Amino acid sequence: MVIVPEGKEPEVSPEAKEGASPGGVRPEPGTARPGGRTARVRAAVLRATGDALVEHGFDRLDLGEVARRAEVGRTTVYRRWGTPSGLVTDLLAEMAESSLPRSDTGSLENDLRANAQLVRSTLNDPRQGPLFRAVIAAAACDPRAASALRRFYRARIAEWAPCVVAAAERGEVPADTDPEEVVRAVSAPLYYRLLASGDPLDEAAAERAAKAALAAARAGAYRRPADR
Amino acid sequence: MVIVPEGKEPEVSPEAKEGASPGGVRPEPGTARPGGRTARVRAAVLRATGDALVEHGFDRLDLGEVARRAEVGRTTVYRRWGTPSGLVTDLLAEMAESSLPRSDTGSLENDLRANAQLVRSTLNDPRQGPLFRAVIAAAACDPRAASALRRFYRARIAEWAPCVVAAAERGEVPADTDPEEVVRAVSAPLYYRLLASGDPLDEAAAERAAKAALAAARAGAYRRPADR
DNA sequence: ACGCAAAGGGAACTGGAGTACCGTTATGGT
DNA sequence: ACCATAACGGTACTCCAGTTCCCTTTGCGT
Repeated sequence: MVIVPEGKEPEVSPEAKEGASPGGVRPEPGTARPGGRTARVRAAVLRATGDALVEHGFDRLDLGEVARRAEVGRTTVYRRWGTPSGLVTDLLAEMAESSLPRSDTGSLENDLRANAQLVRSTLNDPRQGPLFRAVIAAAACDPRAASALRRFYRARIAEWAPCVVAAAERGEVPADTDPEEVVRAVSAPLYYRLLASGDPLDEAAAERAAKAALAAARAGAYRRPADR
Repeated sequence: MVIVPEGKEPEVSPEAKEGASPGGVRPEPGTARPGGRTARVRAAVLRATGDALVEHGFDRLDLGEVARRAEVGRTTVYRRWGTPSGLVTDLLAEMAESSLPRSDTGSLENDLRANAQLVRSTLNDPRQGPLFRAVIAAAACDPRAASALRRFYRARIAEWAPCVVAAAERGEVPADTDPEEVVRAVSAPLYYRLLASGDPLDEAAAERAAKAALAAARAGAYRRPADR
């Protein structure tokens, strides 16, 4: 994952933690002055969060340790992020910014294979693998993290969907194929292995995932419903 | 999930938390006298664990609360299970016992559709859905929970694999098709929706999953490699 | 039945997670 | 350049999760 060093990305979640404080809609800290120090603190904290997630996993994520690693006041971390889920949610918002460029080989089969191998090598990466596991664990616990994760994958999928659109134009798959569904179909079995079955994520598994998605797409399994 | 009321299933994990206690290999509590009270306590605690997971999710699982709900001493829960992950690991061991009967309609398409609908309705169930999310979160955090989850899915998949074997014998799919891979292919996109994409798990999604797995299987995407 | 030891449970203790308070720094608008 | 205040950060406090200690209950072998 690419850490954006500065940048003024939108802050964590628009809706604050609901407070019955009358009339006062306390704006999330970090929104009014997102520049300079605030941005530096955020970058350091998110980097430390990633490191801690990789080392201990989501359930052992300790805000105090994050503060120490980020060389930032403990109070700051509690105030701005509050909980482990809060940290992960913000980390996911940042991760959604970075996007890996898709390949474009001119054949759907090769594009899907490239995508499958990219997912595979990401999940096998000694840093990214544990990080993704942790992030998914967080999303399975906290609804805010879940919607942040959803946004992240939406961006990733949208990046690759054009491959399928082009393939449909070339006639490789039915014209009314849902492009995003095809891309998701490539990832799904690999994530299933990572999280549920525990089978190894080898190259053969990736090839299989791509091949299966392609075959199903050709057979029309991902055609859009007749749209009422 | 069916709660087995008594029964002498093997206890949590064989290897204890490594202790440097010289010579003394402390056997896990609950192994020497698995009957009577011990079993009752376990049943009550696991039921309470499930309830708590459904209500708050894995990250808010509190051992003290579990003890209270199970009407069991707090000390007991800490001694026998120690951590949230420990509880979930044992819960998964119990869940692996219960198995839902597969259908057998005589056509692979209908069998896979039945399986997909079963998975869908399980994940949509107001109790099972949150429970599965929580259990997967735990498995993404703790290696012991992960291997317990793997065992759970291995049992589930093995239950349904015969459908594919029979279909191969009938010639519906290539003879060297890996039956378990086909069954996993049905589940994978549904779990992907639950955890990553967040798209609704409706009947159309289940039908699509079954249809895609069938098409890919027919096309030979799940054939076993030539076996060296 | 009997008794030993395994498992459970009550109560007191403690370290650290999370919070409150308030002084300090430095951002962003004028 | 100036300053109102957003955001940071140190310190002290609180409270409860997790542990320890020890007594009670009860499973299970004989």
